[in-house]
Amino acid sequence: MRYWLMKSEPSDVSIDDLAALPDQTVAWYGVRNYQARNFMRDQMEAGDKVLFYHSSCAEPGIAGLAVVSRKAYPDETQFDPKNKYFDPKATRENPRWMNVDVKLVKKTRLVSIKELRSHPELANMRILQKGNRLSITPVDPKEYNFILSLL
DNA sequence: GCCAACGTTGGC
DNA sequence: GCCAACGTTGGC
Repeated sequence: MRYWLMKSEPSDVSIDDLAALPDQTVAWYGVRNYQARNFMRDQMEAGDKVLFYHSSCAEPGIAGLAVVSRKAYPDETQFDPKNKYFDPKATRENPRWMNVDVKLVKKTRLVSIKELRSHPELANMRILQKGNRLSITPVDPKEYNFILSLL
């Protein structure tokens, strides 16, 4: 079992949006970065634990806990010409993009990026490194447990 | 809105 | 296969 941090823009899917969805589950559509796709496709298993992170917003930070509830399968949005994530090079026979399903465990207090930076125990987190843009990153079990202890 | 960092594209 | 140009990300 692995641990992950997954970024979502709350203007797209916030922790409250997730809580309101059927089965409190969302297909993690729209990932168009190969590294992040490969994490989903090659490493994520149902049961993996997820830190749900709000990015590109007024208060960036960890907003909740979630779990991978279904392993990777083709991202439907790549096939829909009207969708902003449409990819003309993707076909049903040869899908390019995958997503997992993510299910809410619980909404937590918001642990801001500023607070995360204040803890030396978390200094190596991918999300805190300069220039990091990857929307899905592995999290060390020690870091995950440390964050749990903050909640 | 700025801008550094990074990924992707495409001409050669 | 190089690499300049371009587009995107995301905190500030």
